[in-house]
Amino acid sequence: MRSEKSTFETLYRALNPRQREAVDAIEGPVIVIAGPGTGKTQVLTLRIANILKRTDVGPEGILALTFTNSGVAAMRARLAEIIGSAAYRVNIYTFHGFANAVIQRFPEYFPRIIGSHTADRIDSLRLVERAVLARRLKAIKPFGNPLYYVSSVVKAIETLKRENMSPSAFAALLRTVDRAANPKKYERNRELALVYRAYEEALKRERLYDYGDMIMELVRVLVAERELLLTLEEEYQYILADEHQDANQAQNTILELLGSFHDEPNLFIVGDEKQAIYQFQGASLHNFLYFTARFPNAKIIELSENYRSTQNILDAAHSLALSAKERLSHVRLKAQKQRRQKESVILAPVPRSGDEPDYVASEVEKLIGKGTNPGDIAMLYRENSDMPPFAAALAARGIPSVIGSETDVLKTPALAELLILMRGAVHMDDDRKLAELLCLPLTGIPAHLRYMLLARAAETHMSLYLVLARATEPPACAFSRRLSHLNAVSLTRMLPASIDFLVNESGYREEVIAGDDPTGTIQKLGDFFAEVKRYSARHPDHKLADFLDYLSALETHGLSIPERAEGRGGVRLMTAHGSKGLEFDYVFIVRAFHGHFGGRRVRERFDLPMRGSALREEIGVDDERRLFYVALTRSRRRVTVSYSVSDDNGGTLLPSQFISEIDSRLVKLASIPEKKVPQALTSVSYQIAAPRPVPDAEYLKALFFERGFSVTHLNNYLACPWKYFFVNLLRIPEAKSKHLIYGSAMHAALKELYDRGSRGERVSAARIIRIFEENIARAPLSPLEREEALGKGKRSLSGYIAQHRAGLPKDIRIEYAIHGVPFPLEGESHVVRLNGILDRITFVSDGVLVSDYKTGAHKSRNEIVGKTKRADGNYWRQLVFYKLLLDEQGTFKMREGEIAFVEPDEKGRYRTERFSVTPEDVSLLTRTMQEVLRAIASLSFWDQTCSDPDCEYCRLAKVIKKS
DNA sequence: CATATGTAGGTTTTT
DNA sequence: CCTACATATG
Ligand SMILES: Nc1ncnc2c1ncn2[C@@H]1O[C@H](COP(=O)(O)OP(=O)(O)OP(=O)(O)O)[C@@H](O)[C@H]1O
Ligand SMILES: [Mg+2]
Repeated sequence: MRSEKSTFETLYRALNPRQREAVDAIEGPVIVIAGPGTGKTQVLTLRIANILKRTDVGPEGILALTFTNSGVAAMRARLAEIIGSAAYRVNIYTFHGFANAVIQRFPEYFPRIIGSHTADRIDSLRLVERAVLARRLKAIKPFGNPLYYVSSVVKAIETLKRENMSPSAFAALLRTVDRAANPKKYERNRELALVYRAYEEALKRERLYDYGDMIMELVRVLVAERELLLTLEEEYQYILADEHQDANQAQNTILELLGSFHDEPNLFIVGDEKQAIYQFQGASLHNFLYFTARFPNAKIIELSENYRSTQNILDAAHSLALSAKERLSHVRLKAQKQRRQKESVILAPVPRSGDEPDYVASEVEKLIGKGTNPGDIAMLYRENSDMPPFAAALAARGIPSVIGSETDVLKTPALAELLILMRGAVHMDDDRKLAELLCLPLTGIPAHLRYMLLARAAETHMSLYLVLARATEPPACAFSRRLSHLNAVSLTRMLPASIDFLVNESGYREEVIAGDDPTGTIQKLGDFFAEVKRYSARHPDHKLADFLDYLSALETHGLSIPERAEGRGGVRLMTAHGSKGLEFDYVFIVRAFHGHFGGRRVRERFDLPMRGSALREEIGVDDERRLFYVALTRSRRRVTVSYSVSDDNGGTLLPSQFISEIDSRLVKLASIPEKKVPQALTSVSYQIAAPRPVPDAEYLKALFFERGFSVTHLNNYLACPWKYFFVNLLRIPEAKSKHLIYGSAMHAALKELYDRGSRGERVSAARIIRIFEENIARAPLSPLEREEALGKGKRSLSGYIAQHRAGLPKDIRIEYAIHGVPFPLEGESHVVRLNGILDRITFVSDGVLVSDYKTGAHKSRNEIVGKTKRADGNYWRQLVFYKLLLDEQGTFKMREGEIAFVEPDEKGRYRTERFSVTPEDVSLLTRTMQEVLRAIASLSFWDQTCSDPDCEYCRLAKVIKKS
């Protein structure tokens, strides 16, 4: 109860006349449209306090709505500063939260929803996924990646629901569209309509309702049920909405309905059109026009005194806003007198890519050194994936940070291990999952025994589980018994009990406690258990296996279990979107380069027929500019906009277009010191450079020389040393993919084709296709998968045969195998044995042509040889490797090599790219191989990882390195 | 100037 | 796997 009144009084007295007018205008509709930092949120919260003070309405009678959760939190925090604990009894909600609260309180009005749970994003994705997999679709179900469109479908359905368009309405609308105009687009929309219908049915069946339903149903019911509307209307005497520029039409309607019994409802709407940044999400730019038209007598208040920023920042933002195409009112805001310092907008082009995070962190360090509180500094970026290097750079300097972007607890090593443990315990009959489990130290299985068990399984073609069960080595027997127990528990007990057992009775807990960072890990485990609890509350009858499916779904759709943000007081890292409504002394807008922040390409996979698409491009730029505007205006004292001048590959980057739209007289260029290699980093890498001895190195080395080496091994090693280690050296079982099955069936058919051709027999397309079909028929595929594989394969094959049957070569060898070609290793007494199987060799004058079939989509010549950015050069390396084999073997001279694509290109042609491979190419490859093979023989890759931070093999490597 | 081919890149948010 | 843009080719 301390100084509530006086806080209010102090703040109230500080208000300027226009602000005071807004706070005092308690009755009737009021609209405040004003720029950033003019005190809109301040006025809104003070107005709530004023209502409580001047009327006998209690906190429960006030409803404050905003768009984001963080908006709710910020509003409540500010209110609590003014009125103390009563702030927690004021109804402050997001629109979704409010809809949900009404639905929970008055379920009888919501028969569609009664007894249902909310569907979160992952539920929607899984339902759509199931609908797609179960249906015969073409346009939105590519063979190579049938789930490719799933997330776009969910997005499109969200849009449709926002526009209040049911599946049948959408289907009807589609019938009015001319298919011929764009058949592809049309087909995608047609299949979208089918999936949309299936999705809605699935939602009902599973008793779920999604975000769209919350709003849609509330609107529908408020329109139909006057009784409920009356109840709510009586309950909420005062309605306030902050950041209203981001509301969409349905949310507008909710506000309007709640005030509909009065001509002049007590409706207080606050916002700034220049800060509208959620148009992509359906926000309408005309919210304020709409309300001013709806309530012609509304008091309209504009504010132009800014209490946040320096004049420089305000002028910079103002000049930026003037570049917008659309005509919003652009008032030049006035800063407070004491806030006129110069040099508050700084441009920092960092010369080298990769140096930007460290540069920004060093600037942050300087500020903190001068006494700035880290919590008053923010780094704003365009997308969540920009964050990690900046967080790392701060951490490297020991600067605390609070990360607004979600980080995934499952990615942390200890949780990744728990995942392996759970998967192995539940699916011990799955060789791959069991193999990963065997890599965990808690199994008590020493390294050499683990390698031997894997080798035994690969040689005998027995399941790994059987190999383990029959093993006579004591540690294997002991673990085998424990595993059976873990398995039985995980299959029978309920989810929380299973996980509890696995954590506490498997040795996992002891490992966490003995591990590197027990406190941190235990906190992340806590977040994980919270998710388990949430899940089992919703699916009380689910077992661990179901939960694992759920986790896999999260993984495939790139979603995460968020980590609770660590305490307060650190430098704040968040997306520009997330910064809306907040303020900081120092703001760093990072990665502000063209094509990233501004100049982004928009790609919409579904072009829905309804909204007009004429001005979309322009709108995109303006939307993005407003986002930049929001980011700029978060700053009280100084904003630094940084970008790097070159990208990772040395290409030049241009600054964001918005930088040049700022009046250049207001921008100061930072002088960036030439980067010196930081002392700390060098000493760290010295520490890394002292490798620990690799356990069972001799065994692994022997295994390597025995195994031999192929071009697949080489390509895998170059992609990731650990991939080679697990897949090719240890032969950890891999799930056979649809692609592998398809590819080998195709190869079998082509073998038949060329065999017949070489014998001069008549080629019957039907017969070749039958070979393919027989291979597919035998393979473990679901009925629908089989049908799809057959359809695609038949089409490809018949086209291929038609194009090639005239010129089938006579003098050939099919699947020409070369084994055991010796390759001496420098500095080693042993030789490595090289192997390879050549799809086809064709005898030409004085030598052979080597051909390799590829079932995937065709690649350009540059992509094959590895000259493009994304290319791995695998195909090219394959051809050179074959030349090396043939040269060493000495039987045939390789004239040329070719890559033959078995899928037609978009024009229906089957492309073959032919190359001549020179002796220089071979000697280049030989040098690479010397390096690679020596690295393998000496296991010097042991402390390396590949460039993919999510690499499954590197993750597994971390696990085995612990034991 | 029209068409073909090659290449890079692929959000932001709401319970 | 799709699409927009840049570059090459007729
Ligand atoms: N009359 C005033 N005197 C002193 N400080 C004020 C006054 N009005 C607002 N402020 C302060 O100015 C800052 C910006 O206010 P506020 O966040 O309410 O602005 P806003 O209009 O909501 O901005 P945004 O559009 O970014 O959400 C806050 O720190 C607030 O406390
Ligand atoms: Mg605000």
